[in-house]
Amino acid sequence: MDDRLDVEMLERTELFRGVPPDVLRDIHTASFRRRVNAGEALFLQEDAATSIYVVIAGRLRATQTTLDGQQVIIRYLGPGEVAGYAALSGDDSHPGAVTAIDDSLVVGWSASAIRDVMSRHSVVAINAAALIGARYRDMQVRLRELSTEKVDRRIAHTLLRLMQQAGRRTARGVEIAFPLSRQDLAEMSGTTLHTVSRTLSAWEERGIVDSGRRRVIVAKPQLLTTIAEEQE
Amino acid sequence: MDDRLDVEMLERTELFRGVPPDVLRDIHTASFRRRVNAGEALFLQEDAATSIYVVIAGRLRATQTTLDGQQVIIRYLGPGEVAGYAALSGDDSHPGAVTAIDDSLVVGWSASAIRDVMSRHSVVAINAAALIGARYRDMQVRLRELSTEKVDRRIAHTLLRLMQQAGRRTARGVEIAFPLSRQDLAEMSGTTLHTVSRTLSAWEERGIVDSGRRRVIVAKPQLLTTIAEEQE
DNA sequence: CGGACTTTTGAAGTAATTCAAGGGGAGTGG
DNA sequence: CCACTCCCCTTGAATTACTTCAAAAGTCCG
Repeated sequence: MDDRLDVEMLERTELFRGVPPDVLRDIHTASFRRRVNAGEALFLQEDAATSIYVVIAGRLRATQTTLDGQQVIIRYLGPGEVAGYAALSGDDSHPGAVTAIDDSLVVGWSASAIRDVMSRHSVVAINAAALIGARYRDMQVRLRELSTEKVDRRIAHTLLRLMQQAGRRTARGVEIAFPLSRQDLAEMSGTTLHTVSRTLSAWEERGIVDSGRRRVIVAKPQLLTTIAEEQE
Repeated sequence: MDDRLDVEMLERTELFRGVPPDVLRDIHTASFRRRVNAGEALFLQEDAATSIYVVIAGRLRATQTTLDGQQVIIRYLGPGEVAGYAALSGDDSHPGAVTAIDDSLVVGWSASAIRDVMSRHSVVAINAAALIGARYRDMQVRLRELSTEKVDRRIAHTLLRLMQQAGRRTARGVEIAFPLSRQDLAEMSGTTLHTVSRTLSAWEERGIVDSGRRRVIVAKPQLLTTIAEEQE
């Protein structure tokens, strides 16, 4: 609708940061908009990577699912972030699925269009490398946590990461700004919802968190950090 | 020494694939060579990401270490591959260490030099995005395995990956082409050397593998695949 | 107010770690 | 060439952290 608004928005995304406005307008011309309702998939695992998207509004999450249906949450995506990086890095299919958890609006480009943009404007390609690099780094850290830490530390780390990414200060502490079930936390921490539930209950008693149905508030971030960091 | 040789070599690396020869010569001019002996570190975790390297010969490995000294092996690097991607993606420090496991030869560039190359030649930036993307994808898979699979399947997957990456056909089966201890396998599979030892012993009895001191030969890759894939 | 999710908590079970000890191979130095 | 030493590997036994199984209690929404 309001194209100027979209161009201004693009300017602030991780992929198009530092791109001159006139170029940005060209880039915007080649884009298409897409609305994704909560619960709807932007694309599925193994889908052909025909497009790449930038989130304008809303929230989505990237997951990987095993043959027998077990899921792992790779990450949550908010405004300004890229979904479907496979089209950026030249892979032909998406390694995971991306699903909206709130009603969302995304801007997309065909793989060939974005590849064209990248080769004509190296800033974009450099941004792409930077953004995938940041995710790769995150994954390395998570892999190390998963390999070496016990569950409660892993859950603590998961919560701390979520706080950083989507924390909202409230009177009772820092609230994770989107619905987050025990199951979700389990799929991010490599455990079961039961263990998450027990762990949160224990923390609740110590006043560290304040949680309910699909809702988590971290009341004492400091203590959570202590748990995340403690030796053995 | 023989510069022509190096340029030809660069042509075949993941980072400089598709770059015109004359540009490649320029790129080569800005590079420096470095020899790394087995056991020596190319760089350490948290080191400033001042340089980026391309492996010419030898083998190295990338690790992440926790405060209390536990290690995770991120990946092994062979000829043509990039070490120290942080300088590519604009991070200021290396998230992990890279150490030579055989005497190795690498070619390096300063972070500013490679950034200059990337902005002047978008192919290189695009290659960088592709290469980091491939690693990110690998990590997603490993994360999922670590979260959802039991140890023996994880060890099987690790071996299969190593076979693909560094397998050498021999009379007795496919041999992993570099020294690989139980501890190494444990650090790649998220378990302990004891569990790896027990698991390999069991497989040895079934004739699936043939292993010894820092040496693994997969005699029956098919059976290993079955184990890696089996439900539950 | 019904019904579908989500969460909680106990109890049983188990996979894998930890602890512990010993064995074997490869290289080194006498 | 043999003995010594350092790694690396193996294997049993004990322990435990976590999962699985099971049931019940909340909580939200239409």
